Amino acid sequence: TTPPDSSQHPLDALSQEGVQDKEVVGTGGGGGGRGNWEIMVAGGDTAAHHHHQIQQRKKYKKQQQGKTMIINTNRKGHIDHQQQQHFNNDGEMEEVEREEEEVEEVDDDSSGGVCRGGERQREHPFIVTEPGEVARGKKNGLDYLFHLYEQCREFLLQVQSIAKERGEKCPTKVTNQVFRYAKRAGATYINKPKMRHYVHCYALHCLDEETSNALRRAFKERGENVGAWRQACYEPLVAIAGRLQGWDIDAIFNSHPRLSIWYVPTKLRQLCHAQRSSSGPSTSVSGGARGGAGPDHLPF
Amino acid sequence: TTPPDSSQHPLDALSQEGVQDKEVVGTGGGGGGRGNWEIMVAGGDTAAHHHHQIQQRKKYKKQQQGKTMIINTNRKGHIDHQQQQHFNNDGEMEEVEREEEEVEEVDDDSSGGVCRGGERQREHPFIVTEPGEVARGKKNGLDYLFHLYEQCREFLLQVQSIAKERGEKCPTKVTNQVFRYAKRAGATYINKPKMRHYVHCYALHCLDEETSNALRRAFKERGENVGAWRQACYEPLVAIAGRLQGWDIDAIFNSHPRLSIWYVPTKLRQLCHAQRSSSGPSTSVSGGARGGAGPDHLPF
DNA sequence: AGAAGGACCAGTGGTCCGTA
DNA sequence: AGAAGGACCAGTGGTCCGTA
Repeated sequence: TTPPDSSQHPLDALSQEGVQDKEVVGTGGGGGGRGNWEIMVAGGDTAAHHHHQIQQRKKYKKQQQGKTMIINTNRKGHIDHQQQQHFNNDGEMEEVEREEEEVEEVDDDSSGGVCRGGERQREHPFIVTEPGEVARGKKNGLDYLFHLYEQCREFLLQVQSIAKERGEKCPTKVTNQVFRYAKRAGATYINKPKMRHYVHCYALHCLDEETSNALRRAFKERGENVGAWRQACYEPLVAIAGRLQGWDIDAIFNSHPRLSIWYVPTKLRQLCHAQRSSSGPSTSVSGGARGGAGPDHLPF
Repeated sequence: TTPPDSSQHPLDALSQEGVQDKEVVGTGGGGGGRGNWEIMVAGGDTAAHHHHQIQQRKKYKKQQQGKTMIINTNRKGHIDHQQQQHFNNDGEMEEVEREEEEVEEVDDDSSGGVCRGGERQREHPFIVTEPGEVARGKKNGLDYLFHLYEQCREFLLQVQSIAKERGEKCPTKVTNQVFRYAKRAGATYINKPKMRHYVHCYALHCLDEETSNALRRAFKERGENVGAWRQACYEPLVAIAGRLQGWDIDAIFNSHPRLSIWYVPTKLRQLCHAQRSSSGPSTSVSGGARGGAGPDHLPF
């Protein structure tokens, strides 16, 4: 809604990336900010925050790593056409005008900030924390992890309202478009692989917070790492799906308003399928006391 | 559900196409057949039908414009990599085993049959017919067109039931996967560009058959061609969307069980958006006597 | 070793345009 | 000219694997 401001964009050779995007952050409040996580999240290099600093646009597709040599060094040896394009018109560094409009930056603070003048740091790794516990040291806790899912939801809501305004297709899920939007809005700590990686953990948190909390406490106490906790989240979820919907995990996701915007992870789907098969076709899938399947009203 | 039977597949150099597919036609009846269209559809080269003849698998990707030369003779001069692969192992014509299972062929007859020993013919073009009228000559009528949409729906239902059986992602729309499945089932006369082209005509037929029928009669009488009729289908649809849902065409599509499986055509969406904008934001979009927007119960 | 995320890739939605 | 559909292409879902 505000006009584009290309002065904010570093004119590196890769800034053409994103030209095809058209989304804008609406000025609407409430969405996208980190909320109080700027304080809660531990381990941030708080000395180095840059308000309204547009996120670094590095190569996003195509590696072009200066690593070694001639022609290229991509992970799989690609030639980068975009860059070639840039240097074609000898020297004239054709200033590509960005089509996107200015994005209202989230209040970017603390954890995962930008090293002064350097590359953006990776986010600190997660550790298993109890509910309410703030991670100390260069770590992030699980409340923060779940908070990221809420943020994504807010970004989706913004993308949806913009799409409706413009009469365009309206995503119902957290898609690539939403991740791109989040990044443009300055939430550079949100990315697709991370969010997809922990979806089922968030699902358990949504569907049965008691069980989720108990699991966190148990795994923290045992000193397990995040990977182990993550693995352990599958089982109670499968049990819930079996109990409530005859192992129809899609029905479970769709029945919950905060979960329905996330794609069901492949592995979770497979586990539910395997469990349904192995527990005999009559248990709940289309028979039994409660019948399982069907669009029943779940407690959400 | 039946085992693969590669003996049915002509071992031409192109039969590898589709190896990555995994869907199968369930033996379930009711789906996919042409129904009585084998009789109703006019213009078929009925002399030349081949039951259980697998559709021709030609190259599907890569242009490789041969404009000029040597190397090959495909329609667009492609170099067919699959073909290369086939002749690599000098002579041994490596019999590529198909991963797909046998597909229960639709009863393929009449219109758009196969010229004896030649290329598959294009379908006959549509002409504007009244409801119940059968096109004569090498033409197809509009009842047949709408019948194709019903067939696609049946193919989708089959794909869905297979996906559920296997615990895989289950499409809610007529996707590429469904078109591929239809083709493999022998419904070679179904293809994506055609179905997408006439979706809004089918939508009008679903949503207001009276209006749709009247339009067909009027355009037939005036001797208009299919293109003109197709264009004319937009307007009454937009009117319906405005009246019932404040120009929210997605809501309209989703509210109808046979329509909800089709993507809203871009142009229709744009027309609805334009209409909403130009008719003043207060007319029905969020005010007025009936309020328009919202998940109200439509008559479907 | 454990974890974060850039980059890749097969298959998608959408439709153009060479074809009949 | 009017129409059918093979083929293309930008951007997707999904996740691997080089990186820190």
